[in-house]
Amino acid sequence: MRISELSRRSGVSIPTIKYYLRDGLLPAGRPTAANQAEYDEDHVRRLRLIRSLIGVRGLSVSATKDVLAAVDEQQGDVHLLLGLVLGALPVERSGRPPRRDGAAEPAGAGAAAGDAAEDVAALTAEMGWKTSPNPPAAQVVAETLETMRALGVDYDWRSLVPYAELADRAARLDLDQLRDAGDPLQQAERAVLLTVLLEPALLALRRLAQEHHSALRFGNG
Amino acid sequence: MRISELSRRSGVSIPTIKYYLRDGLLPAGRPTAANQAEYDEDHVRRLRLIRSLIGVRGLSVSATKDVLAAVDEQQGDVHLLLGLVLGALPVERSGRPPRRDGAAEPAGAGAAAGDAAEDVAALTAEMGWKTSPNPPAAQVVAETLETMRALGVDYDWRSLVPYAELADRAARLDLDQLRDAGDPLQQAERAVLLTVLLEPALLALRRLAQEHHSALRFGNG
DNA sequence: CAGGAGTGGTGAGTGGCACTATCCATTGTA
DNA sequence: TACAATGGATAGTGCCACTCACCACTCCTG
Repeated sequence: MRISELSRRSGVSIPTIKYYLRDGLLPAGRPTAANQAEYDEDHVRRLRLIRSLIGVRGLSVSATKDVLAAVDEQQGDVHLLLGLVLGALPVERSGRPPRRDGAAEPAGAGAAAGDAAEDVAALTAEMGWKTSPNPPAAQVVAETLETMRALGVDYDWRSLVPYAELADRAARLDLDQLRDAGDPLQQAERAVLLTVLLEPALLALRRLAQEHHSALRFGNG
Repeated sequence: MRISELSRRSGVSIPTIKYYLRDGLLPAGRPTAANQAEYDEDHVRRLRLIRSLIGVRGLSVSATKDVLAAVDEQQGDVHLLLGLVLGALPVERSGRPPRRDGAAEPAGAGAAAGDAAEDVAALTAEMGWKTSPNPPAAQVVAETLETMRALGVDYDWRSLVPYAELADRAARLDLDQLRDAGDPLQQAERAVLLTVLLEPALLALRRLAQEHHSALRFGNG
């Protein structure tokens, strides 16, 4: 098929497809002439996957590119694939520059960062989690603890243990679903979907539950 | 204090503080002259809260403004506050324009959207969750289900029940921590922190657990 | 086999966002 | 009284995810 059919089938506009091609998100079609190329079903699948990662999950184009590269390169080894995918993901949203001016962090953030990192180490030890040396995710947790404390909330790693247990169960659920899949490429895609695409849905479920329990406890009408 | 001390105490540059003042994120100081105003501790606290929501959680400035407005207006009623806060939150990241061109959604998304919405209704019924009529969070779940199916993963609401149970427990943990707080303003702030700021940390915990369990199951070195 | 629609490739343009820089008259301060 | 600092305002910056315009070419219909 050619680009207009690819656009129709995927719901992505032609200029956007061209943009993804240019940026290396989508592999080029098989050229049939100087200005003609042939696309196939794989391109449609890939394009839908791209739109899901960017549109539903909100990944940046460059993070999406990294994730897709991991899918392509590590279709066989799920563990390696997940490592690459988790490494490619931004921790909050697309890379935010830490600080350009010389202003100090909220009074002693350096020391607090060290403390928080130790807290996270204690938490992962408590959970028995073995991870790569310095995962970005650990830094997110540390930063959150730090922020909580800077804002006057008395919070340490022990407060997070119950959440960590829930996270542990969620992760096991995730991996349980990676068993039955077809070819390696499809399994790799499924791994990405289950770990990456599910994230907003999980937060949304928590919000629904919060609304429900908040009504139970504090509701007055 | 004046703006330079506010900047030093909060770690936010003076131009940025001015920008927040202009945008209504930060209330104006008490004016003492035509070009002089007095800021206090509340401004420092508010500024740190703003930086946490924008910098750690990644909220947009306008979403942050809405959340802060909810905090200010509904300090007394936690349930009402949470409702406003959850309503003000973006579902994935800052508001993304749905679609500008006339291209169709990936073939039959309209019907799929209806199906997915019914799925979410079934899920919330199963969980016994009572929520407001059409919460944005429910739409996120529906959209995720829809996307999964469009990508060929066999996924329905039953697959989400175990996750919903985890979310239910997480929400109860959240609300348990809203008991002991000082004045209403501090309690409102804590509610925001526990629900909003914790989100990236919870996802990060899941990623750490995923890495651990992935190594257990698929690791080979 | 003419001619218009469609194609790929590329460079430049758009709009939104979160700041950031510059200016100004005025004011506190040494 | 010199001089840095202040508040307020306008304009500019950098980034990002597209989107537009143009071009030489090719396909396809009549």
